[in-house]
Amino acid sequence: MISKKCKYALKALLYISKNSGGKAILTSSIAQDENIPRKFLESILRSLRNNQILHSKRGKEGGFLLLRDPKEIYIVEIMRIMDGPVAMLPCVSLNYYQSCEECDEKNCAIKGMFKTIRDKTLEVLGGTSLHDLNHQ
Amino acid sequence: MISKKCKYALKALLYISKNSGGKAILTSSIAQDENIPRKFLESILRSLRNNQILHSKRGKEGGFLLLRDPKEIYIVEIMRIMDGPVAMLPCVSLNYYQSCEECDEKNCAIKGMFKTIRDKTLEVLGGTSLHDLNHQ
DNA sequence: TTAATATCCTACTAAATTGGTAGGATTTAT
DNA sequence: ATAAATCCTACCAATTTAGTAGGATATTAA
Repeated sequence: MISKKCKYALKALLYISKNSGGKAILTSSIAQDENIPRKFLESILRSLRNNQILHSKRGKEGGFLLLRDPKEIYIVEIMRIMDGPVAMLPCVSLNYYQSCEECDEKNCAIKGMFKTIRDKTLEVLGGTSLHDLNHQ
Repeated sequence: MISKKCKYALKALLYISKNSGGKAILTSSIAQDENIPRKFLESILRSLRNNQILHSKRGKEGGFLLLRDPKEIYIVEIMRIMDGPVAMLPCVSLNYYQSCEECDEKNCAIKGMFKTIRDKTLEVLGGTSLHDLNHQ
C-alpha cells in the first residue's frame, strides 16, 4: 500500500499540472477540490519543493508551480520521495538497498521473485508521467 | 515492503517444504536454521495453521506439516494471510477492497495505473508456488 | 506603508502498526 | 509420570502514519 501522503502528493501534482498553465496554484484550492486536509497538504507540497519537483512563490499571488514539463515527471520519482523504496524487500531495492541481516543473501530463495516484481512495477511507475495520467 | 512477519512466514514454509518429507518440523529447528526469533515464529506458524496452510501436532514428536502439496501453495496466499492486500491502493484491491472516501472513484486518474501494477504483481505471486521457489 | 494573503517552519499529538517478549496452560509420546 | 512440544493471552517499546496548532516570514496591491 502507498501512504495517504503519497496519494495526496500524486493528486496534488496532477491538479497543478492540469490547472496551472503558467500560473501558481494555491494550496487551498487543491485542498478544497481534492478533499485533502490543508495543513497536511502544505507539508507535502513543501517536501515536493525541497525535492525539486515544485517551485513555490510566497506572499500574495503566491502558490506552487511544477519545475519541469509534466511529460518529464515520472510517478516513480514522486513515490520514492514520499514513501521511499518501491521494492518489497530491502535487499532488492535499487534506491534504498539494505541487507537482510538474518539471511544469506546469495542463497535467498525469495529474492529473485521479488526482483521480478520490482522490475515489472518499475516499468509501469517509471514509464508513466503526470502528463500521461492527465491525458489517458 | 512486506513485513518481517511475512518474510519469516515464507522462509518457514520453504523450510518445512524442503525438510519435511512427511515428518513434522519443529518451530525451534526453523527458528535456529533461519535465524527467526522463536516465540515470534511460533505465533506466525499458528496463524498459518489457523488459515489452513499448516497442520500442527502437539506434544512430544509434534511440529508442523504442510496441509497441501507445495506445488499448490502459492505465494500470494501466504502474503495475503500475513500482510493483507497486495494492491497499492485500497480501491484497487481484489481481496481487501475499500473505497477511497475522499476521491471520486469513477474519475480517479491514478487507479488504472495501480490496477496494472496489481495485475502484473499478481501474475508473479499467483504463479509461483513453494515448490517453484525451492527448485529454481 | 499597511493590510491582506500566501508559504514556511517547528513542535506536538493520537492512533495504528510492527516486531517482538513473557509466562504459563495444554497435549502427547514414551 | 515426565519430557517435549504446541497453544494461548497478555503485554511492550519503537516506529510510522496521518494529521493539527500556532505563529514567523515574505510578497503584492491598495
